[in-house]
Amino acid sequence: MKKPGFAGIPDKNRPAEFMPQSRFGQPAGPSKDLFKNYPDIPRLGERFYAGDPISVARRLLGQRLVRVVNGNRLAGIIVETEAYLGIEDRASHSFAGRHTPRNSAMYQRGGTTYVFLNYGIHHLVNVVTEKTGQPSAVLIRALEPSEGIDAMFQRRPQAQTIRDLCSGPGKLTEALMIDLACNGSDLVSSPELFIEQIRKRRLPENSIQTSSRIGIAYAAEWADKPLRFFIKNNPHVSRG
DNA sequence: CGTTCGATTTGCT
DNA sequence: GCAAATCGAACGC
Repeated sequence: MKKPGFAGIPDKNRPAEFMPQSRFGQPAGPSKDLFKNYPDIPRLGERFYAGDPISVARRLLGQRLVRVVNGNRLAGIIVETEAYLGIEDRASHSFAGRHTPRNSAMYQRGGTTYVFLNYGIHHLVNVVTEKTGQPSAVLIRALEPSEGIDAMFQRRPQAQTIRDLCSGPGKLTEALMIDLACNGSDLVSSPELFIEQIRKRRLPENSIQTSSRIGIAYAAEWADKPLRFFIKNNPHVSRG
């Protein structure tokens, strides 16, 4: 079976800018590993998503988000996340027990997908955590693109480099064609959207950086909590 | 039922 | 660096 080239360009002809990146931001160079088909890579399962949102947010870093459209894989390594804690968290859509049609997916079992439309323009994708009825989630904020790069550039014509493809929560949903149709789907069993466990151990503590969450200044004392997690020095983290 | 405003991105000043 | 885009949820009257 023939291996797809990186963005359709043979390794030897590829500009350095379009070389695949390692998880830690260094150029990885030509790598079969990145482009192999992974039929046997296990997904993260129910047990994983049942964890609390902070530990899920940390352990999601370095794993691979996969979207399948018409049998084609669009995928990237998760490099940035934010935890939204639940009814006590002023910045969470479930704050104060709000349970509306929009956020009802947050009340489903951990492993459910929660997608919503933000600013009337951008879809944002979350992973629901904990058990049914416990409305916590992890926002996926940035990916390091690894498969389906051609299609991602088509979806995001403004993008000049691979870095522009998925370095923000609205960008990555556009690149991966994630919209409200994915809301409420099950990451554990859906053939169209899931997360592959490509590393068994969580990233070492010293490669993860934290900060306050983005765009929630209104959330009073919750605005400053270190609930944003990202891979240190990774160029695909948002705001670049 | 009307108003306000957002878990953002982009393009222009 | 700043404001527009754009729509539906949330909330107040």
